[in-house]
Amino acid sequence: MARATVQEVAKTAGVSVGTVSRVLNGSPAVSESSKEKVTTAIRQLNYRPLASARDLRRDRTMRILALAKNLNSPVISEVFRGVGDAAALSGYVSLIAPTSGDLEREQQLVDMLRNSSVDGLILFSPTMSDDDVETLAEQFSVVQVCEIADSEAAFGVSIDDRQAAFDITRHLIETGYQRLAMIGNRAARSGRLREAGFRQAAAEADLSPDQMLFVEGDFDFHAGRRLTRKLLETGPLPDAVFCGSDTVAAGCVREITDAGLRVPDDIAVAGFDDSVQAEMCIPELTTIRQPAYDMGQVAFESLLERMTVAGAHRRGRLFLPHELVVRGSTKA
Amino acid sequence: MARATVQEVAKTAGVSVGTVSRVLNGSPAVSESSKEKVTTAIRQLNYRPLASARDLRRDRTMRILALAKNLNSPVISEVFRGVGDAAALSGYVSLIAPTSGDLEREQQLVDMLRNSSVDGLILFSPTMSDDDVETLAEQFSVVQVCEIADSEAAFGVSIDDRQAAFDITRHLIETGYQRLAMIGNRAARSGRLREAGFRQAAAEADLSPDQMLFVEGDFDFHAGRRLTRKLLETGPLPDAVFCGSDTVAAGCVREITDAGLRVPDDIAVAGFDDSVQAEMCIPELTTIRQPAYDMGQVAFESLLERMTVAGAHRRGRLFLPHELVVRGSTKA
DNA sequence: CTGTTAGCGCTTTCAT
DNA sequence: ATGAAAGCGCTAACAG
Repeated sequence: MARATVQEVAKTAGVSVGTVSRVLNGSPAVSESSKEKVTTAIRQLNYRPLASARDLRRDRTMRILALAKNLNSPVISEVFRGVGDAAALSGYVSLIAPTSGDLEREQQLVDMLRNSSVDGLILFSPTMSDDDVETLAEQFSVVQVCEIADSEAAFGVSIDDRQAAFDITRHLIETGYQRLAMIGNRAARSGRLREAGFRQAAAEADLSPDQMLFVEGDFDFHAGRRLTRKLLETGPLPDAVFCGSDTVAAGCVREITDAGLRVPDDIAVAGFDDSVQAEMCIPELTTIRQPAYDMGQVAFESLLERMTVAGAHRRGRLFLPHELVVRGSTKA
Repeated sequence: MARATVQEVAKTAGVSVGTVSRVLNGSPAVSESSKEKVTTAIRQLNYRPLASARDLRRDRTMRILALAKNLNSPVISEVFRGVGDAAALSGYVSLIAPTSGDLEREQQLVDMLRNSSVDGLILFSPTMSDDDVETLAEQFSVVQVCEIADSEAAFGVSIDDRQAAFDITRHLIETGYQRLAMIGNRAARSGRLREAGFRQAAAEADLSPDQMLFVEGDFDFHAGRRLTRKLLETGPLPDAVFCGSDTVAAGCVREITDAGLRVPDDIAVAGFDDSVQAEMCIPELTTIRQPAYDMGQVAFESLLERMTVAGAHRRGRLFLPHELVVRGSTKA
């Protein structure tokens, strides 16, 4: 059975295509009897309006695209859950696509916005340049989330990473730790901001350079182990390590423990994100809670404004509050 | 600047729309000079073919949709990475959408297949009934992955969950464990199969019912802790616990450790999936490796066949090999 | 309230 | 090799 069209539904129902279309779109200007006939015909023919034809006429799709490098991070999946729920409330479908950090793949996906496969785009840490993002955001509806451009190339929603890192470092210092280390990630914008916050807190506490170690690499468990090993081997030993993510912190705790040292008695460890990893560690991690789900919701709502309000500003940023969560991986 | 159309490109290039279209689609029947003029005009006008118009004419989209309940599992994100890479190789874009276990949301997304927003669908544990999947698969290109219907409602790619659970349980028994417990999840099809494999291995080893405890619940860390606590409180104590996922096993190890018992000396623990969780545990988990990435690739290739080959069979299943990985959470 | 019709932007015959 | 024109399925403007 080939797919039915409005024409066939109209014929079956004994009305015109206009009436069918009106029923389809919930127009009030249809008699009860017509509506019923059309509804019956639709069911009978198992009819669905063809998306491409409808999109072509309406000049919108009611779909948005959310891009990220990968999906295996708790923060990303939670952000996108927020995006999806908010989108659904407004009748939009949100589609997700990982780029694998491949610029070509990213371009292909961004082209879905350019060719109107989707009405809007949410960008989580794009590979493309700020300039490209800016050009895109001038012409289309784009919102960045979590990893947002310093330059305000587009509209962005995030926590204040620098401040959050400052807060948790400050907490470590106030707790009495004096030889701090950080495991960071300069490849990510948020990573650089967290480093800045860490350094600022250390500087304000007048820590000398050798009281402030810094190593950096990827943000996964194995990198966390490797970088911690480097830290332990290099000496002098820090008494507290601030890690740029909970996953890295998990690797850090593991490596310290394996080296026969105790957390937090010999070395304290702090994470970032408050993902489930933080609770899986022994001891559980002191960390920064990111309101990931909320950020997703807010990101969609910002995008919606840009998609529907003519004069909506294309640039700017919105910071959501973060929260210090103190657990057993640092002393009280 | 409003978006350009083929018409405008044609006018700018001084050729007909037919020629523009031919250039766009790489038709060989275009002179070099025309091609150059068109290419120049396209760049000048920053032209992109409108997806909906193109899809309408071509009657295909070169996009597929991959559905899952959520994205926060290592297996799912790895499967979808495989899908995405394989799709890209064939010129398809793969879009991902979580349903949050909401049937209505799932219907809306499945409608993207019915209304030709996408050419094919990959289903990971749908909420809808086997009958609905079957009806869908008869009419459209659908492939299930990981959670596949016993009834062969559609074409499915997975490991043999029953066999894998049998293998790891058998390993525990051969290692010398005699009082087994399993933490399962009857809500998932794979969970029920793993339970069956566990019971079969236990039965073949003539374990008595009280040597074979079983509890079940969700497949997350906290559920793992809670169910393990139940196991420990209920007694008699098992000497080995097989968990239906690494995440649950992590919770299990944690709870056992917190109770002052040692893994594996007092109680051994085995997981399932060989996700990064397995390596994050102390001790690291004995588990079953699922070739998640490969399953994703194969799932896409199966889907591609169904989308492009007229007589492709709509039903059946394909099992990929699993592998027992022995680590410190069980004795050698 | 309903039917008729133009046309969204594109691809693809069919001529030439 | 190229242009002209039909038409994919739908919505919305217009006429009645």
